[in-house]
Amino acid sequence: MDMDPVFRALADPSRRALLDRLHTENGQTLGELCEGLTMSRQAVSKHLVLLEEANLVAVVWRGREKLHYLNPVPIAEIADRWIGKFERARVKALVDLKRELESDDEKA
Amino acid sequence: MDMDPVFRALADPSRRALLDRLHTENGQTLGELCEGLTMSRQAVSKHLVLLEEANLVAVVWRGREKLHYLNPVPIAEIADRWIGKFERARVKALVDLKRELESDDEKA
DNA sequence: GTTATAGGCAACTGTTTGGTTGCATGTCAA
DNA sequence: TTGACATGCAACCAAACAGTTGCCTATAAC
Repeated sequence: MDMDPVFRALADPSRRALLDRLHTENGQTLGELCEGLTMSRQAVSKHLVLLEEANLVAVVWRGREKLHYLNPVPIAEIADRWIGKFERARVKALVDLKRELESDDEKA
Repeated sequence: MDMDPVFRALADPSRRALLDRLHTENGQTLGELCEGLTMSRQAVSKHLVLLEEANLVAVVWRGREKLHYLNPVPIAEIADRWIGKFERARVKALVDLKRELESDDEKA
């Protein structure tokens, strides 16, 4: 699985807001997702396309309505496979930095 | 804490690669981080600035050398405060989608 | 059938971004 | 002190991006 589209999709605040909206109420139509937003329907639609391509949103057509469903799996995979690696390094990094600063002090 | 700079910094593959390099070996200089890369030193330097601004990298000057240290804390915070929310919704979302698809079948 | 509704497609625009190059500055070493 | 080394600053460029507008298609409702 390529995580790059996921990272890129998550980089935009508008798209994260859309995920938040779906998190609050799943299965909304494009029109519903546009309500209360300042940008045009087209802008929202484009954002949703990127979210779909990142597999963060799944769609189901019902007649002329397109229902959008949050798919948290890619987010979970990022947490598992990518963030976990750095989380494990957390304490180590702080220790490294502390040691480096101390060796600086010795030189001063 | 504003997570937006973190998300934006993580959106670029080159910057994630730099974090990987620091994860492998912490406290590298700009010159060291440039080794083996195709892009110019300036390009790497700019990426590092963004990583610093996102607080993902901490720097320590030692003479004319700038040592770069990975700071995994913002990544951990994203995992805790943002991803956790969606992770909790994971099963719920799948159930929602399944129910919706089934109600579609009934209509067909 | 006609009309309103939900959404898609394509062209265009201003801004951001990732990258380059050239030059300037500060630090170590001979 | 002179030169080499490590980095920063500024201007510039092409491509990507977020957003708009106008028009087209398909479904639902009357």
